[in-house]
Amino acid sequence: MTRRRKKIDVSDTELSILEVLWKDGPTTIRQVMDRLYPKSKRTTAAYATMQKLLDRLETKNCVSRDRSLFAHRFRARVKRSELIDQRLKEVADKLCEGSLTPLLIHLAGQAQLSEEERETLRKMMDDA
Amino acid sequence: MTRRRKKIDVSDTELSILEVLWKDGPTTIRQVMDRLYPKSKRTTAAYATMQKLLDRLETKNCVSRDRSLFAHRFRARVKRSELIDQRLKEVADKLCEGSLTPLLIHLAGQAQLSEEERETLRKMMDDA
DNA sequence: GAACGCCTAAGACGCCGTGACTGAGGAGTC
DNA sequence: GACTCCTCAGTCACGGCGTCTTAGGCGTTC
Repeated sequence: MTRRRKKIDVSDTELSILEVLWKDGPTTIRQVMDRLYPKSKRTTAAYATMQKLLDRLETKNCVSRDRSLFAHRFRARVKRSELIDQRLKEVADKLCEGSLTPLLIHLAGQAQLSEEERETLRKMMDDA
Repeated sequence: MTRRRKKIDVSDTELSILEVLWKDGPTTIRQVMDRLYPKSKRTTAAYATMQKLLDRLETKNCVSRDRSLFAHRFRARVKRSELIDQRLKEVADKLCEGSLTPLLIHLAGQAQLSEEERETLRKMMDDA
């Protein structure tokens, strides 16, 4: 029962921040706050929480910080697709001996696909 | 009334236990121990740890316990495919607005597929 | 029947990720 | 100088997880 080495993961709250950064581009802490919690009062505490969350995202290399301005600008450093990738690999590693194929088969039976999507996939099967 | 299964949160260690149960069927704590850590000494502590892990798996409804024998027999109550399902949905919910389709497209471009698998998928695209 | 091994059951402990919060101090504006 | 908004460095509480201790039941062996 050896302890597992820690892996870089993004919590749900952190993810919601990334959503803002993906959408809005370079953003200050205040702006993220107003975007995520427009109704809440502008307390120091809430602000500091956001600060801490962004700090942690920075140490996880998920976010970069432009310190040239008084209020730092944050921007996402990971793409959504990278996160998807990482999480799918994680599922594959833990439940399918690392192979993505079972996931693919699994999804093919479940996802509701339009005719266009079906066609796209057929093509993808033919290429490669 | 469609009853929705609660979110199953299974840690890596718990997952390794499920692997044993999936493979071996009804199993005692001792047997799981010997299967997972054949080299380790049979200390009381290690045994109790396994006990606790199985306890928690039981409260999570991932495992059922046959108490009719002196040494209880445990068996898996979730299938691997259910876990895969759940985790994929989770990724979809958090990163793709709940849609499985992006995951499918994503995987189709990444997974290394044999010709048979490709054919299987082609058929799946045609049916349904 | 005492000793020993294997089992159940219940609780406690430490680590750590996470979100919430405090306080000191710098920069800008009035 | 007072005020506001910011940075930065901590602290705190809570929960999940793996670990471990302790108490006691059952069965076998000497």
